[in-house]
Amino acid sequence: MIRAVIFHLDLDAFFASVEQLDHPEWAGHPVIVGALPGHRGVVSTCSYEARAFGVRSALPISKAYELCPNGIFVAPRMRRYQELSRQVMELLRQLTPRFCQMSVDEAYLDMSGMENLAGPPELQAKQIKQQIRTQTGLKVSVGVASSWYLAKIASDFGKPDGLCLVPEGGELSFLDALPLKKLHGAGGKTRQRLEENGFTTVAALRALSREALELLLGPGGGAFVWKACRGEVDYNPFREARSHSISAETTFEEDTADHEILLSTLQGLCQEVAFRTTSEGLASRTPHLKLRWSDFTTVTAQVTLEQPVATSGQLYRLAESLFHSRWKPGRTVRLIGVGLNEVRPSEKTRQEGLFDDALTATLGKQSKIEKVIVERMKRNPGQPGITKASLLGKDRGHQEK
DNA sequence: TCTGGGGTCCTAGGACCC
DNA sequence: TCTGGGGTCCTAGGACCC
Repeated sequence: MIRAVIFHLDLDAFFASVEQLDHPEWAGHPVIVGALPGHRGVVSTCSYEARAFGVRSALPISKAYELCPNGIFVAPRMRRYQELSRQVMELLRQLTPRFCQMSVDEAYLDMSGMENLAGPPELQAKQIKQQIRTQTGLKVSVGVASSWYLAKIASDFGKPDGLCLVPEGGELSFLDALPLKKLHGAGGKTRQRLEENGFTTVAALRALSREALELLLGPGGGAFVWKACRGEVDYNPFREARSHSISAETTFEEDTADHEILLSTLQGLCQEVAFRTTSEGLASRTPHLKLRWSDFTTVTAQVTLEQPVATSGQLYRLAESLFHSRWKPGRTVRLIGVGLNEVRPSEKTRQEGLFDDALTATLGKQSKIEKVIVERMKRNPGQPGITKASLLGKDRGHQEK
């Protein structure tokens, strides 16, 4: 049997690198992409020069500004990043049919059995890095290992511009050299729990029995960490997702308890979600609402309908009633969001009975109007929100009940 | 420091059915 | 009147990732 050779590629500080590419005068300077100082928000990506000041992804922008007041703060330009991302992904797609894009800046390649054709993995990886560099100007870090899980960890190991190969048989010693925070999938909460109990290295975790880990982290988390510290997470990016969701949310610049502002914001979000869903030919019968109060606690509400939501107007009416099931007059809201769960291709979801009463007939008509608008917008680039959903994976189709 | 927005996956409890 | 066990669906919330 051929040994699996998996590559994981991760574009370094992607958004910030694109900004430096497009603004050569920013090269060598701390560039911070995200919310702008004075606004609510966090750092999306920052250049390595900014990291030297302690700035990192997800840091509140106010804190980033404090750490790096002379940094170059810019708002994300997703369209531009997606354009460059497409170039890189197209290039990678040529290398093997076993290609899987994970996000705007990440992809897996299954290069098993390619050695005779393309040379040893290390050489292949160097060539890919060089090719991306030449054609786009971007730096990429590559991890090569015998599994998807370890390749992902390896690509992070040598960043930036890294190339890390986990040799066959060297999997455990590779893991032992890592701090706990590099164990992908075990995040802050899990790590805290482990460290509180005195486990600070991967090797220490491996000394624990599965039962002990399950006792500490619960059955799911324990089993995951038990596998992860052995490099045996049976992760496969080609596994099709069971369902999708499409959502939109917004955080107010200032918390608000104003009923009218909340509802008009909700209405805009409903239009956006309905537009993105319809334009992809998708539908869902499970709308959900999300509210985050000023104290950052979050509540959600959802409902499952007999038939898919047909129009943005219907989505809004449903979202409004979910909102009122959670709304506490006077309590200030930080964030409001709406979405659709279990989104599927609309032909499959749409049942025969949709048009069998006057109300749904009206909705059906309105839905047709929306589709016309969608088609016009597609022909008319410059409208927001079309490209993003194209990154969504394929749907598996729904189970018969 | 005061914490975005878009997602996926998992868990746990209740309703309901056989 | 009390009560089994398995399965599925639904809802709410939380961990985690980019």
